[in-house]
Amino acid sequence: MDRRVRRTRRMLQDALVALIEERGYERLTVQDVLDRADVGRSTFYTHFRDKDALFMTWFDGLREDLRGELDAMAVGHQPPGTTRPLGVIFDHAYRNRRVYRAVCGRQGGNAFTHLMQRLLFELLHEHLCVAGTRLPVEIAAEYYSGALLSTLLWWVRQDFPYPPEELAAMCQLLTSPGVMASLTPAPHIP
Amino acid sequence: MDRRVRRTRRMLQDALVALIEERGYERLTVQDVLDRADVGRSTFYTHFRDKDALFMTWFDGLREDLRGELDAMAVGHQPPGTTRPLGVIFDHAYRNRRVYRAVCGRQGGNAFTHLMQRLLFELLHEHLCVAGTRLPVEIAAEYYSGALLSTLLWWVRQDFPYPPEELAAMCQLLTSPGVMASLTPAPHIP
DNA sequence: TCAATGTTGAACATCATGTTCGAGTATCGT
DNA sequence: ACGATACTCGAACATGATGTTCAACATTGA
Repeated sequence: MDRRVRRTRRMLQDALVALIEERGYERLTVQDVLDRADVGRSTFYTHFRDKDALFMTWFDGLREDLRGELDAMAVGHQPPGTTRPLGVIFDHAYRNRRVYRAVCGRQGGNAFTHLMQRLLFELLHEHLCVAGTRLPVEIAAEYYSGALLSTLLWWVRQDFPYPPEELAAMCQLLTSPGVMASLTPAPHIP
Repeated sequence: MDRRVRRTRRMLQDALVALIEERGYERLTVQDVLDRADVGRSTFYTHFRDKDALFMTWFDGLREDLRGELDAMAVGHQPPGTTRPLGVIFDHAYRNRRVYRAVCGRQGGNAFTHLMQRLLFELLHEHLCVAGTRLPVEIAAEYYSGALLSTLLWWVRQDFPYPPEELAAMCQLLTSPGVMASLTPAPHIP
């Protein structure tokens, strides 16, 4: 890929995130991003359809980053009953505080929310598929991804009032009994 | 309150919901609502700041409706371990299918999502306060409201693939073990 | 009936979006 | 190092939504 293309996209993504932090996603015009990135208007539209499209490509980077950390952890077989996978997620958020604050905060708008929930959903879906549950995997994954997302957003918006491991432990406490219950091979739902 | 005011507001709310169903919340202009409601432009702005403000007042109606049903249920003391409070919520959504479809569906935009989560959060917060939990009530309420919202949205968007009682039962299965665990008076979180 | 209050529509300023195009400029393969 | 290629620029433009204003008109409630 052409160096100029890489450069342009990078500048636009950086400008976007910086501006989200300052002014919030919703109250942000394409022109603002252009000015900050010092990129021509027409150039923007040769790369992205709109603000949302730009944000998505940025999110792809975050997604890959997080996935990488999860995969890295997967090789070191974690003992069951540990908070590892959750820990990795909350850790990731904590280490990238600045960015998460910008993007999750009230400022962040809904762009992030949807993408993040989809990501969590996928992770959980895989995880639950191998486990197998008593009720439709879709539902369980939807349920837990919503729960995690919501907790994560709260945590970030409150400016990380607990250390990540502790948050992970709390979620674990709320989550695993339900998973256990839905795992036990028992009669169908009434 | 003046009859004309009531009439105007009502027409605007009705037009809004009808149009959400047809075109989706985001792709909807104030002018569209005006045309449908047959209300003058300047009139709109004497009542509402913008589209979101109009939507909020509509949501207030829905909220009161739901709250009413929950209160009505509360007097008939439900036996513990039943799906009642959840059942009422899913029932409410099912009976008002058309509206929920419009407002939760992909069409609905995020306006509904936030308001609904806040509502669920409040309900759960009250509920958990009397119960008392081992971990911060805020967190538990955030966690469960996210989980419920997510499940509800999924259910509506899939066009109600299960009967409401069944959905309630599934949520109950996923929820109550976690609540139980967080209720037992046990050592603090590590 | 009448004073108060609500509604109207058209005009207006403002602002963001997304497209176009010719001229300039950096990049990559050779 | 060179030239074809691909990228960038900026200014201009059409479009369309927003929110405000005002004077004339209509409905209400007492």
